[in-house]
Amino acid sequence: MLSSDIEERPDEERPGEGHEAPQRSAGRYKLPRRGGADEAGSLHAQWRERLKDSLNQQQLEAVTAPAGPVLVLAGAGSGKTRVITYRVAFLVGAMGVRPQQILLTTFTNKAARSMLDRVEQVVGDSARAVTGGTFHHVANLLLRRHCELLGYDRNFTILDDSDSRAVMKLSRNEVGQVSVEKAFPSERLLQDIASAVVNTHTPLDRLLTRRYPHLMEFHDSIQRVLIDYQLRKAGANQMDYDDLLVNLLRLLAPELHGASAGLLGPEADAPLPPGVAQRDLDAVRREICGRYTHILVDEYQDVNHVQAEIVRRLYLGESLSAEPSDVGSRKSELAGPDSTDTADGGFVDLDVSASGFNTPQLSADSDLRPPTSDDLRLLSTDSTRGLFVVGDDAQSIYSFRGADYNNIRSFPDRFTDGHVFKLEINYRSTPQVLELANAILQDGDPLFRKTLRPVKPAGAERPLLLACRDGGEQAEFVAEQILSLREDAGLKLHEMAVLYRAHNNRLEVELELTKRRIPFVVRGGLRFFEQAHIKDLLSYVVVMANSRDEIAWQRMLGMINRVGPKTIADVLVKLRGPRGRFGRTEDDEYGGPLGRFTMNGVADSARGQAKTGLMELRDFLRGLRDEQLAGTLPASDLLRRVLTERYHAYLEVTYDNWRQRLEDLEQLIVFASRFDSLAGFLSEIGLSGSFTGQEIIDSGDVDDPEEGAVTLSTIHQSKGLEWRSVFVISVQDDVIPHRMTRANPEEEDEERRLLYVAVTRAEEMLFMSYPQVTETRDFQRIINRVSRFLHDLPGKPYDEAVLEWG
DNA sequence: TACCGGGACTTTTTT
DNA sequence: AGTCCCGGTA
Repeated sequence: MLSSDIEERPDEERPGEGHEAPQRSAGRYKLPRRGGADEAGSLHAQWRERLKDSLNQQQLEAVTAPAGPVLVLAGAGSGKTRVITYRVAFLVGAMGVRPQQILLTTFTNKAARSMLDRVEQVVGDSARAVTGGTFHHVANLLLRRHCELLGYDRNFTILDDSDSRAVMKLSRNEVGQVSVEKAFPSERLLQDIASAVVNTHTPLDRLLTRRYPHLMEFHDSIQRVLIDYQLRKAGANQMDYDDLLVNLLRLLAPELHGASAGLLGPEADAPLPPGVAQRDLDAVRREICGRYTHILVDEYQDVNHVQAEIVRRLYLGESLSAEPSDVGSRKSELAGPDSTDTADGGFVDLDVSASGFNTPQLSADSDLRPPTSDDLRLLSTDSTRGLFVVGDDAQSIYSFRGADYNNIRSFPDRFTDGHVFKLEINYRSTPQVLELANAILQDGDPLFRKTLRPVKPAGAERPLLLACRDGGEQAEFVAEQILSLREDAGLKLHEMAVLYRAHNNRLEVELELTKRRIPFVVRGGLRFFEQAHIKDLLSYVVVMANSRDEIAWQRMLGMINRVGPKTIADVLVKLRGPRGRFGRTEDDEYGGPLGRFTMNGVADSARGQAKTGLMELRDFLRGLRDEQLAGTLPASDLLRRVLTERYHAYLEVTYDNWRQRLEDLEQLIVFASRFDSLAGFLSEIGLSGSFTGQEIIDSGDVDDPEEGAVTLSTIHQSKGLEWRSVFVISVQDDVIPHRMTRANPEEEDEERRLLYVAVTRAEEMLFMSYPQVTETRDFQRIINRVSRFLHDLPGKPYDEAVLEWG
């Protein structure tokens, strides 16, 4: 069996090692280049031989590339997943890398899971020790261990989009009294700004000038709001999605002290907690980098600045020196346009020895184990490190959240000792589909042009563009066509998908499918965990887990009759520790906000009905807390108690569709029962990419037996997926490219790539359609034109038709 | 004074 | 489905 081979394989036989030691010099890591030919007889060669059956030549070269930096430019449908999967298998099987040394980041958790399942089939059970998931997942994992060094409690809560908007609202109100009357940016916009500052590593003034010039007059107030937002989250022991990334980077980059990476000025960046020294951070950094010696990144074109820097630090981490601690503040001040590119940024050699390697104790419930003696040996004797990134700049579609395709473009310059491989053979689609896809790119920015070469035989038809009368007719067409594909062409429902630019494009199709009883699953839209009743129930549990979470308190208190914003504010003030903000739990003699609330003097200070309600809540929480302190109550039991003893009654009187919602809550409890720690459950929820309760329960492994269901998805969500037959609906101007991008050519070109992504999802059949007329809310009729991306494509690589019923 | 219910408006894409 | 604003009510 192969996996036992690996375990027993002595290190000195690892190919390419021992003959010629890798060389380090300032900032460069050189590795002797190895081909496959002179390796006859080695494990490496055996694996090459073995992989030949499963991979084409290009793929094989990429998979069996030497360690060090590797970039695989993989066109749509060219076997990217395959390559990354086999690379993991190859690292473990042929290069003797221990699975726990491998870190695999993918765009969704589902992708990571399915890749690792496949690796497991090739390599054996040991593959389970690979750490895999989204950047946010990995960050969460590492921060649960180490966040105390950054001033957080381990039970920090993760703010989802709506939570962080709620926090932003508080900050906005706090600061905004003066400016609110004017057209001061909404919470929503402020969120976007805060996120862009961090993810593109751009100082506020520069960001405003470039992207929101009309907001320049509010610069100072915005800055104050953002600083308040930053401090408020930290005070409440919360991290939003960006904080997860930035704080992970702080663990890896000793010179970045603040949670805003210095971008909002020293005010926003709390100093390290007392007692934490630079060398503690250094130790953690070395531990993390020592553990993960091989980093694999999927969809690299969609990483943002912070993620790219995380990747770089992980890969080079231990060869970066610990810079003197005062450098941080100096760097922060300098942080400007030019500091975004730190690729060559002055790191010097560090003596990589295991001596002085400080290993904090890790608990066993985590994926993270303390480095074993083997890990340490590897660190000292085996300096082979790997960075394997895979992506396609033609499919970069996430710049709105800070992704920057320049990261993939500049990879060869950043890592000059690396290798680049290109995969251009498309296995997915028919030549007709590819002809259209190529043409769409050909018409846009030359930098993104790609030519995919088909291997599939020609399909029966070219892609079809259908002009429908209106949205209703478009929906009818989709439904009818789905039925006829099922009956005449024998397609299963799960082999078809309907893709659209924005969620509201979906409604009519959804209606029509429902009417005809065609089963479908929706990806995207309202997230399961963001629905009111789910958040209501969770708020109790969040308060139990992190009683400093202001947002959860707000929500929980708000459910009490006759308690509104005013009463909530009063209570929250009383819950605060002596220092104004929600103090750290352990230095608070009252046991934090929860402790205060369960004592006399808080709940009973209100009057009237509010008082009664607050007292009831107090008694309930008292009981819950005592029980939780007595023995650890699993998350599911906790939820069950809240539901039966408290929330059920509220649910029934609040929502008319409470039956349905109750079912959701039951599902939630089932889901919760899979977790043994409350914190684990809550962070999974915060980070989950799953969208319906059912999907969460199934967690993707139950594929509907035969028929399945049609998939409805945004184009963004469809990335990386494929179907035999694909419908792209509402392909009119102002939808794709979206109206919002009209002013900005770069954004518009991203829309083009979005259409490219949509088209390349199709294996055999592609139907595009648009309504010729749409109605606005105020009954104005809009005449639509087909998307300019399709309008005058040279050679018209699709058939055009007007719908006729027959 | 604080809270509540009804009506208008919102949404580009996501971890 | 959620949020904001407004006028009515405890």
